[in-house]
Amino acid sequence: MGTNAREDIMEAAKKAAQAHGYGGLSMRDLAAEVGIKAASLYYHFPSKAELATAVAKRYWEDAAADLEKIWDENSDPDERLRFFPVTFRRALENENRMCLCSFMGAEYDDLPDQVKEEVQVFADVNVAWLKKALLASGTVDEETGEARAKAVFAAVAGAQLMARSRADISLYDTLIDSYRAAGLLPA
Amino acid sequence: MGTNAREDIMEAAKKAAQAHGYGGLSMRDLAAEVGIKAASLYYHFPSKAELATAVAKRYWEDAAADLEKIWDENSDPDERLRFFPVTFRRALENENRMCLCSFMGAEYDDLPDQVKEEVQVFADVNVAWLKKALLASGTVDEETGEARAKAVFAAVAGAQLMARSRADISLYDTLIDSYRAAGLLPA
DNA sequence: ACCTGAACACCGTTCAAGT
DNA sequence: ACCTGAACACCGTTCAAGT
Repeated sequence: MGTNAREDIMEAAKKAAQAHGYGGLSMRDLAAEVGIKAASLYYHFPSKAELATAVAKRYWEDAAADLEKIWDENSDPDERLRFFPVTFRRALENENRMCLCSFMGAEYDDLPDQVKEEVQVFADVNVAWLKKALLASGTVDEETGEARAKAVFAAVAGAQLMARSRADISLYDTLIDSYRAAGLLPA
Repeated sequence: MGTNAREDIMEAAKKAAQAHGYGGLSMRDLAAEVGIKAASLYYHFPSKAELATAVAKRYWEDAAADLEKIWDENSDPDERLRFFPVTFRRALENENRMCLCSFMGAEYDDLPDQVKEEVQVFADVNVAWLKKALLASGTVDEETGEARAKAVFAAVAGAQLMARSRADISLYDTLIDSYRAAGLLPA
């Protein structure tokens, strides 16, 4: 598609992994998508594991950048938190895809170690941002902030998973609203 | 292992699918686990799809029975709700496995239709029980009960997913505690 | 009734060979 | 520098054949 094969491969691999996971990511299909032969992929990436590592790494880097943007563009603490679920909604909007790292979290047993690490960093990045935002909003105190940040992350990931399993994005919205009504997130 | 091959196959398939998903369920490995050849599996089940359908169906039937038991053995509404996360904890206790239907929910795009249906019934059964329990406990009113039941289900599934992705069962407990502290579940 | 070996079209991966 | 065809050991599945 683009002019940079390595870039095209990573982009196509990201989309495929968000729909089919690491195990379901087919090197042959991926190559066809990019317009080269499967063997050619191995010129750009030494293995499927290395490709997935690069993709997962950039996935959390992009997520970190998005979160920074939300932070900088909003000064009201509750407003920042209101935007968090939007980033997870975007995957569903994109042909019912899901978070790469949630899918790969499920595939834990079959994941190469380096991929596992990048997947965990994604969660770390999100939890750190949430903790910062929750503390700033006064939703939690210093002592419970970490646990609450993890809880919000897990709950939002769970909402995305459930909505995907029904291909129903309105269910995602219902779930997030219900989290707010229950007090997990500021209303 | 047992005396009933069909039973052994379903049990082994359930455990494998809880660890590797539908896509990661290998008919050859499964056959080896049961002590027969891969081709022999097709005497008992016409296809991988049919096997997975049977497994997923019994999975929600067993879950429904477990939930009924919790209901009958406890009369205090909050006490019943306190037991709900225990059923999802059990999978993690069992060698860091996860809910068959959460894993298959992620695999939505690659799931045969019949399997998809059974996966959805699992969620339906859990949500129906939760709604009943939440209404009985007075946590919610008739109007918000359905959404709240779905929210609890999604959040607990998300907690299990996050804990699995770190192979850390204490993280699961932390998350459930935090849900309670936030007000999603009765403390 | 229950199981099997051999075959089919797939898969990720390797590698020597092409331009 | 970038790509490829052919081969390897895998996979789910089929089927004719065994007991």
